[in-house]
Amino acid sequence: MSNKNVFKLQAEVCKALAHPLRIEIIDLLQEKEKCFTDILESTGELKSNLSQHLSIMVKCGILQVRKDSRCNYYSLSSFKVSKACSLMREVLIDNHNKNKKILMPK
Amino acid sequence: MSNKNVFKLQAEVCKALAHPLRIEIIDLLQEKEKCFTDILESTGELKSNLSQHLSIMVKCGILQVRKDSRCNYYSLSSFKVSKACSLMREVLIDNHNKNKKILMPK
DNA sequence: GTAATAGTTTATAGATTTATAAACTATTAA
DNA sequence: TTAATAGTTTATAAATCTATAAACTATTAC
Repeated sequence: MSNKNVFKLQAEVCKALAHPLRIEIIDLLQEKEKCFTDILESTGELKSNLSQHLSIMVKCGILQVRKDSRCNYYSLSSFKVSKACSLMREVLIDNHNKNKKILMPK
Repeated sequence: MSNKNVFKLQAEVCKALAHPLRIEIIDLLQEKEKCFTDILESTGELKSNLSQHLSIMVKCGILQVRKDSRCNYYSLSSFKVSKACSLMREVLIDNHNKNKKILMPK
């Protein structure tokens, strides 16, 4: 596979993380799987909107679904996803601190 | 800061990674800073397009610029950015292998 | 001063993403 | 069988993103 193709696929994984609700969902699923209705209640979204966002995340492979007859359970497909997210949160916090230092030195 | 606000800021960092060219740029800057013209040559983009993408990355804090009189040098603001990227590349590869296994078991 | 180099900025058309609403499907419970 | 629960799918308008082109700015070299 060419480099350009790898970059494209990798960008697609990033894109699946590039939305506040989707970050929130990853945060919610940190510890253990949760069913659709629980996620719906935690996030306070419209069910159709939530369903679409979950489907984006499943399609790109960062979430997994387990369906039983009464509920759909969503979980992170890998701890790496949540690790990558934490790193990006750290980048965010580092930048915030850096800016604070520039704006109010000492 | 509320959780929802953190999620939003974090999604903005992810969004800055969510483009093939921007992933390629991060890849290029892995080892050391590079000047605009070098990045232009490596990527083969239009200069106006490249300039816009670099500006997005600087604005959200994942890249830094150092300007001398003849050239603008871009570098990663933190190793964490590149680490997050590697993790996402791993997620991608893991998924790819998982799918292969499903399509052609054993 | 003039031309060349090294970019940035602005405008814009087309593509993609997003939120909402409405319709739909599948299972469970009465 | 009917109603309720648990979602998914589809349509669509608005917002955002992207690539390109053209104009612009700043520095260097002659």
